[in-house]
Amino acid sequence: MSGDAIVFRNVEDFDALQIFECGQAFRWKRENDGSHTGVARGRAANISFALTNSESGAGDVKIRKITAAASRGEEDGEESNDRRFWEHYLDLGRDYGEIKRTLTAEDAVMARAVAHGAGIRILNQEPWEALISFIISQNNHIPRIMGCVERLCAACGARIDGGAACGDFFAFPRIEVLAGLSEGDLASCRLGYRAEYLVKTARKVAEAGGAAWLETLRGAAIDEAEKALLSLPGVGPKVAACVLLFGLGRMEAFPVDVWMKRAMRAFYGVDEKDAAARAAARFGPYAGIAQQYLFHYMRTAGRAE
DNA sequence: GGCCAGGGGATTA
DNA sequence: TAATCCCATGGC
Repeated sequence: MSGDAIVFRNVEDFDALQIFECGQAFRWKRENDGSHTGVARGRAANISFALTNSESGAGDVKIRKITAAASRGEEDGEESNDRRFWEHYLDLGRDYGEIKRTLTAEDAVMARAVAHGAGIRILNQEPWEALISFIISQNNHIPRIMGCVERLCAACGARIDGGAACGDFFAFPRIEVLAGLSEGDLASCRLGYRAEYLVKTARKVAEAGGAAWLETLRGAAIDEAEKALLSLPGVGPKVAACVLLFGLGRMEAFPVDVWMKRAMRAFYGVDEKDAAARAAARFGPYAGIAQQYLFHYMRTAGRAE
């Protein structure tokens, strides 16, 4: 295993548990030391956070790359490319402090939710991975979603050699690979009725232009992007919103699930059919981030932390 | 628009 | 152990 590490110093608003285990991404596993190991865009890594300023909550984020020495590229610039990749993936360029101040102004509920989930960040995941992951997530819960995604990657993804000490990791399966499969080929992944959605969606995305087509949705009008996603089998309003938020960087997207219906009713007295519209009106361009604070708060409030 | 299948593990009773 | 729930969608 390579010992190469990338460090980001004095990062604020960063809580590994809240970021990696809140249900926005499904490939990060907690280690005994509190760090997280996983794969993003074909890069296997271990990410840890060490507090350096207990007053501000700032600390150092350390990315330890997991790559067999033999397969490590040596080209110039790889280090800075990787650094840029992780900085973007972890959304370190965004000022969450400012967003929190905006969201909590004149909103006591949000103030409590933000205090509860002060270290939440939205990861910038690959659109394709987000699309497939959230199709799998439907009517499902996080531990099982993680198992499904892991089995899918092991069955259909490219092997990443982690070296003898780490074993192997797998990249997320490519669009063309899933598009070439039949539903039965995914039986070992135990996806249930979702297997059919995966294969059909993969074929449709491949025909539309693959990853490049998904990327075009980044800059499209939000309702156009949503409409395009809704045309894919297994994608409804909830999954589409998750892909927009977690895969396409659209912070205004507000996924409404069982928990968010409960939260909007309990906290704001809003009927579930009005949840999305009310959230858009109330939280505007940061509705998606507000959703994460509310989601985390609804699921953990009352429990000791 | 309301109802229900579909798969299966986790959680709760 | 049994019942219920789960970051929903599609089809009738």
